[in-house]
Amino acid sequence: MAKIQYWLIKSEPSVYAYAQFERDGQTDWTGVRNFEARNNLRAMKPGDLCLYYHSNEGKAVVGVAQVLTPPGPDPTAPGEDWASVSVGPVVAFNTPVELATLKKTAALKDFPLITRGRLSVAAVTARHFKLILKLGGTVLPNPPQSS
DNA sequence: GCCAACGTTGGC
DNA sequence: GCCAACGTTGGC
Repeated sequence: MAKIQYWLIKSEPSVYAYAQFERDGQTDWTGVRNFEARNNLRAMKPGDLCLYYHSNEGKAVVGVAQVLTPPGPDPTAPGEDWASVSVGPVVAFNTPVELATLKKTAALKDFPLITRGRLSVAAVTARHFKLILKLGGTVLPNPPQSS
């Protein structure tokens, strides 16, 4: 099996909060209108894990999502060259990891939220992913293979 | 192909 | 609600 990759995805809670995501059980991640973010979407594979960040309001990483499908066209922009994937909730953090905390953590100096504040879909290293999971007091229910 | 103008995002 | 940052667009 291909190695799992890690990502960061952002949503404004007033638009689509993690709690709603959990209620829905899965959702299509659509509406990305930035080339770099789109290319990141296209690099996703089923099984990849995403940190779920609440922007604007809350300003914290609040949970983990899993990519369910290979990337496809964005149905909200028919005929245009955008991308989307289906994602499902994995776990909500016990304690949301706030932006202020991320900023204070030296090991996260080059975490994309810090360096690329406006990028809505970004790649995350395994180290960063695991560290943030730990800061959130969270363990993955079904630890994905660690290879 | 450069770069100024514009629009949007998102922290504060 | 303001404004800085920055990606995108469009004129030249």
